[in-house]
Parts: sequence; structure tokens; C-alpha cells
Amino acid sequence: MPDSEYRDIRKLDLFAQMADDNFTSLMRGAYVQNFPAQIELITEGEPSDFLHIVISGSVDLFSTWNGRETSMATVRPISTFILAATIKDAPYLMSARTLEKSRIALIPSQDVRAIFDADSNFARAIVTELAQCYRSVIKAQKDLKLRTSLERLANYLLRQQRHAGGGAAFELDFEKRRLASVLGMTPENLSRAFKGLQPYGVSVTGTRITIDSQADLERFARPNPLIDDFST
Amino acid sequence: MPDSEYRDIRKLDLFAQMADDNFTSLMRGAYVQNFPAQIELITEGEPSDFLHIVISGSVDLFSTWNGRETSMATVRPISTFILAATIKDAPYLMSARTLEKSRIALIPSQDVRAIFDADSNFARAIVTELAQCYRSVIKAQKDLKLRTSLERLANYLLRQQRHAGGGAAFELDFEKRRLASVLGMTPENLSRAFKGLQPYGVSVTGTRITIDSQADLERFARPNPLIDDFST
DNA sequence: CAAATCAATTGATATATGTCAACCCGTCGG
DNA sequence: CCGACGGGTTGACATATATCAATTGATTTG
Repeated sequence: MPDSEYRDIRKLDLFAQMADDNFTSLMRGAYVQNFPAQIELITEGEPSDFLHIVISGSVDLFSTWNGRETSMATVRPISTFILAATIKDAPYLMSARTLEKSRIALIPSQDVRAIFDADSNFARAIVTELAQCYRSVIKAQKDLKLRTSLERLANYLLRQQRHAGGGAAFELDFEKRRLASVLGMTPENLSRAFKGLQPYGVSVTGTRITIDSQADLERFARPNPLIDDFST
Repeated sequence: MPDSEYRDIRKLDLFAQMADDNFTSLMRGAYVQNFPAQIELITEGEPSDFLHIVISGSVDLFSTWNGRETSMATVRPISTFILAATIKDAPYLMSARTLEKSRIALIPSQDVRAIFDADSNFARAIVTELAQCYRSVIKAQKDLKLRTSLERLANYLLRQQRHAGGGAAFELDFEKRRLASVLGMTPENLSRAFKGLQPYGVSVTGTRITIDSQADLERFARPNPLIDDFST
């Protein structure tokens, strides 16, 4: 692993405070691999052998049941995924596939659990991380249960806009079909939902979104920090 | 606080392994109160001043947005709620109200965070608890996104049946209107969904459910441990 | 006991969302 | 250049779900 990557991983909240030799020992057991696009990294139901870290590229977390499939989240650099399964030594609840060419570090779950037992700074960081993840999923669930698909899209656009810097125009960072799945709708419906937001000043050209009338869209979307603010 | 309650709380996974004096010190700062039914214990958006423990009775966790409301979960004795907000010192994402006369212990969040920093056994227990909570919400989200309301009801009945001991007949432990909200549908639709399960051998009298043909219902519901098994 | 509630149910209807088929329009490879 | 392919869009239609209004039945309350 190149030194720059090593340092980038070290800087993650999860690893920043742990003892040097514990971090070194975690990294010694780690693999780093480059994967092409559309590779299934893990499959739900399998034992959680590795904690994964996305170093570059992006990874889709998805689940299936009875022939249906839904996107649960997208992981972008630099962050970990499947932490809860690793800690609990329980089967993965989600599958993961690369969306593009991606570089992934794999840390044996056994090592993570061992260091977790030995390093209380690491344990504390894991708590914070898990609490954050938990709250994110609760927000996602509120989004799903309390809003219509049009409202979910409107609020997604506002979040994405803020994430992109706040300007009136910005790019979607998803393929539309995956965005549809993340938002819990079909691609056809997403298409119609974009049209349904035109009266509120939203225009779409490919993956480029323009919000002509911020106030109108916000009046319709009614964004709420307890659902839409990822930082708290 | 009576000794029996003190010991029951001590036995919770969350507190079982921590040092004696740390537990004692946590409990010294705790309040225990009896609340009547339908009291709002906490309101979403407020700072998380206390970790709550349900000693008896039951508590509904719910959220609201734009005039709508949805039940997120029900907490039954003996367990804690609002752990993630306490740990992160962040606002509550859900409100809580008593469903019936309930006895609740309140531990100042500040104390929980202080002991969390001092007692690594406690910190580890929190990690396990949070990982468990996280995985439960992921399962709930898969349930919501991958299944129709009829399928959610069918699988809920199978879970509840198992929870009640596995016999063909058992009681719902919810008011139907709350069950509807938990399952993400309207009470009217729940009524119709029960009728929709009759062909699979489900009959309902008040809160009593009878499953005449286990195999038929399971063939329809297709329960899956990665969604329906709460223990993993 | 009678009136008042309230949860549950039912039917009629409206709305939201999914499905299917067709088409458009870029991109890629022969 | 052409054709195949895949994502995206559109329209027609089917299904799922919500809403509204009315009724029932059980429970509470004066």
C-alpha cells in the first residue's frame, strides 16, 4: 500500500485516535486490491470476513428478496462499509458491488475485533461511527415512510445541491436508474417525478440539474434537519 | 429504586460487564418515574438529556413531518432507547410516548458519556448494542423497500407467531392502528390486508390471530433471516 | 342505563406507483 | 458507416395504496 493511502486511511475518524502499533498491525494484515466496475465484492448472507474501505471509485450497497433488488446506499472514498457485521461477527445484510473501477482495502474482521478489544480509543471511534450510521438509516427510514416519491426526490435534490456547493446548477452523482432505486421508485417514475418538479423550477438536462427557483422548491420540499441533515 | 429493578437493569447486556462502581455511579444519578399512558416522554429535535430505560409498560417511538406521523418502533421492558443520540450528544431523531402506564428510568446523558469514556467494558457493550440496533433498522428498511404491504403483514405475523411461542394461535401485541403505522400503511389498508391473507389460512378475531395453514402462509410470505430474524 | 367515544371495518372513489411496450438517442465496435 | 446495445423517456394501462364517508361494536363515562 502506498504511503499516501496509508496516511489517508489513518486520517479516517475511525482510525485517527488509535495507538500507532495497533493501526500498523491492522494494516499489516490488510489487502488492497483494484477491482473493475460491476464486480460483486460481497454477497448478503455470507459471513463477514473483512471490513472494507473504499480508497477510490465507488461501491453500491444493495439488497435482494424474492427476485427484487433495491439500492440501500452508495459508498464513496474514503470510508468504510459493513462495520456492524464485522463487529457482531454476523452475516452481511447487504451485498456490495463496484460501480466503477475501484480500489478497496480489506481488513480481516478477526483483526478488527481483536484490536477493538485491545484499543479503547478504537472502540470509542467505532461507537461514534456506528451511532452515526444508525442515525443515517433512521433518517432514511423517516424519508421513506413520511414522504411521497416526489417529496423524496425534491429533498434529495436539495441535499445534493448543498453537497455540490449550493449553486443553482449541479450534477447528479448517480446514474438515474440507481437514484430511482435509492429513492425507492422505478426509473419510469423518476422520469415523471422530474417533470412533476418542473412547476417548482427544476430543470434537467442529462445528469445536470438546475434549480431556477430555490424558494419554490424548498416551499414544496420542506427539508428538515432531522431527516435531511447528514452531519448530525 | 427497588433492589429487584436495580438488578434487572444490571442484567441488561448494556450494563452486565461494566465495573461495579461505574454502574453504581450511573444509577446514583438516575431518576425513576411512573408515567400514565399517552405521555410524550421526549420530542424529536430536542437535545438528548437522558438515556431512557423502560422498566415496565411500553413506549412508542414515532416521527412526524409535514403534519404526518409514523410509528418507528415499540420499546418493551427491559430495554433502553435513544442510545445513539445520547452517545453522539445530538438531537433526538424520534419522539417517544408511553402506550400504557409505564415505569421509566432516566440516566443523564452526560453521565453515560462520562462512564463510556472511563469504562471500556461499557464502551464495548455499547458498540454491540448499537451494531444490533443498526442492523435492525437495515432489516426494517429492506422490509419496507422490497415488500408490498401484504407481504410485510404476512411476515410480521410469522415473526410475531414465533415470538409468541410458535403455536397456531397468538395475540397481536399492538393496537391495530399502530401496527398499521409500523408496517407503513393506513388502518383501512391493514383491515383489507388481513382479508387478503385469508386465502393463505389467516383468520382474525379482535387481536387474536390464527394461522390455519402454516405452509401456505410461509409459501406466500417467504420469510428471510436477513430481514426477519431479529437475533442476528 | 344511556350517551359519548373511539377503534375497527367497509364501500366508493381518488391518487400514487408499478408494469409493459414502444421509441429515442447517445455510444461502441465491427 | 452501420447496427447493436443500453439508458432514458413516454404513453397506456394495471395495480397498490390512500382518502373519505358511513357504519358497527366495544368501552368508557356521566
